[in-house]
Amino acid sequence: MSSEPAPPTDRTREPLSRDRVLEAALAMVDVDGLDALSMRKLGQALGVEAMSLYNHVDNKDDLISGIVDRVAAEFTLPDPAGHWREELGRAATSAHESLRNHPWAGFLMMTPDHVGPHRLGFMDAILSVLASSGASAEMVHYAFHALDAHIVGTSLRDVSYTIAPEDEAETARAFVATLPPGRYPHLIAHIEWHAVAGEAEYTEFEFGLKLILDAVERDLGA
Amino acid sequence: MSSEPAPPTDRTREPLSRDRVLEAALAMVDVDGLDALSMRKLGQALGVEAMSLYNHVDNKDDLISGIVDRVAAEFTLPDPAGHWREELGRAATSAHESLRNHPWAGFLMMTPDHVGPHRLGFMDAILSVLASSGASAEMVHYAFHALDAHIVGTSLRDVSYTIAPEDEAETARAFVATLPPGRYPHLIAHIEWHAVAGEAEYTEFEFGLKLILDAVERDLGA
DNA sequence: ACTGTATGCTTACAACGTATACATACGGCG
DNA sequence: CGCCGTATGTATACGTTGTAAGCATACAGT
Repeated sequence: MSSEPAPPTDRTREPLSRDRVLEAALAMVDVDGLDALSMRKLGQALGVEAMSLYNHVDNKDDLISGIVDRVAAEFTLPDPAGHWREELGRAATSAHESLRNHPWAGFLMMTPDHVGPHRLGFMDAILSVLASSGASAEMVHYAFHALDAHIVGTSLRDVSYTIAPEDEAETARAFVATLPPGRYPHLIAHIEWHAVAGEAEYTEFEFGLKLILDAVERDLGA
Repeated sequence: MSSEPAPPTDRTREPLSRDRVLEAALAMVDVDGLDALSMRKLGQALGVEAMSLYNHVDNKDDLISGIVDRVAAEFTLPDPAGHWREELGRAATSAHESLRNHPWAGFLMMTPDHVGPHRLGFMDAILSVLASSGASAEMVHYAFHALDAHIVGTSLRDVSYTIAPEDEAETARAFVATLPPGRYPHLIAHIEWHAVAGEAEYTEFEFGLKLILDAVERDLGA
């Protein structure tokens, strides 16, 4: 009656599964970047030949869709019972943080090729809370798009340009040194601001988020 | 004394040059997308072997940097003599339009690997006009980042999800049909809104742009 | 006229995604 | 118990990619 799957002859390794493949792929990409993900290397990491992966994944694109949606699954959903503004802020911030933790993911989320169920669920939840705020249908629409673009856009920027805080001053100086002197004075001033004002009151993400949520709030009276 | 370059034996084809290579690459990418760009195909388009391109371009990455900066060169710079708000709006809108015309470019602009002189010049000009508005240094900083993320973020979204207006209703219906019924009610409502409200008063881009410029304007009194 | 330098071509290699064909080992059936 | 279809993993192979190395040619400056 042992109705369990029964390990396929215990002496051999545990079998592959879509989950195991995605997990390994995610780990690989988080460590070495998206370009380092190849079917052969992934197979190697799992102790298996590359072609074996195709038993659990349609192709590389499907694999990528899988790991992208795993990141989307991390996003904390807004609680429909809570206050709309708090909940939207929490959800957006959580998504932003996840995208910072998986620097490769934002890129893929920008394309319509990799929308999975978790991603759709997140969108739906955001829209739901926005609608429950009492704002006009127009405002719900625009705020949704603004939020979405802001989350992904800012995350991509952050991920690309963020460096370890202790290296910030030095890296900035090094970059400025590569520029033709005197040609981009305002840009250089901006970079130096970054180096100096290391600890800012708001992050750039919070600034934009506040703009959007304020706009929604102003709309409530209308 | 004919100090001109003198066509290198007229009977042979005109020689390659970095400009010609970049031009051909840009055309190729605009038509067939970034993935269709390969050194061999590009050589073929120029009537030349792939390896010949390396005489004018360091490697594929350098080639890509080159075409990205060509797009950045299209951005209309804000006029420091004009009114800051008009000029920023014009410049941002121009950049947004260029990125829509070259759907592949936004992606590349998100990474720090492909910043060329025109891109830097655009950034510098934006900062210059922002500073001239009289806003506080903090506001200049935040508004700059918000603008940058908004331009690129929104363009990427637009490029990925925009479809020919006449197909919009149909495409939307087709997409909705692929979703498990009843699971994403708000998302479906949102998509239907898109199909119905084809011609909106503002674009999503203009909505976000206004939010940012309004914030700058409010800061002027402070 | 001679010579270095710039340009282009040929060949070659390693890595990639994946189609195809095969081997094995399982669960359900008689 | 034995058979067999299905699920899983492997081996081999093809076409495409970026680009390193070596060679040919044709120019510009002496």
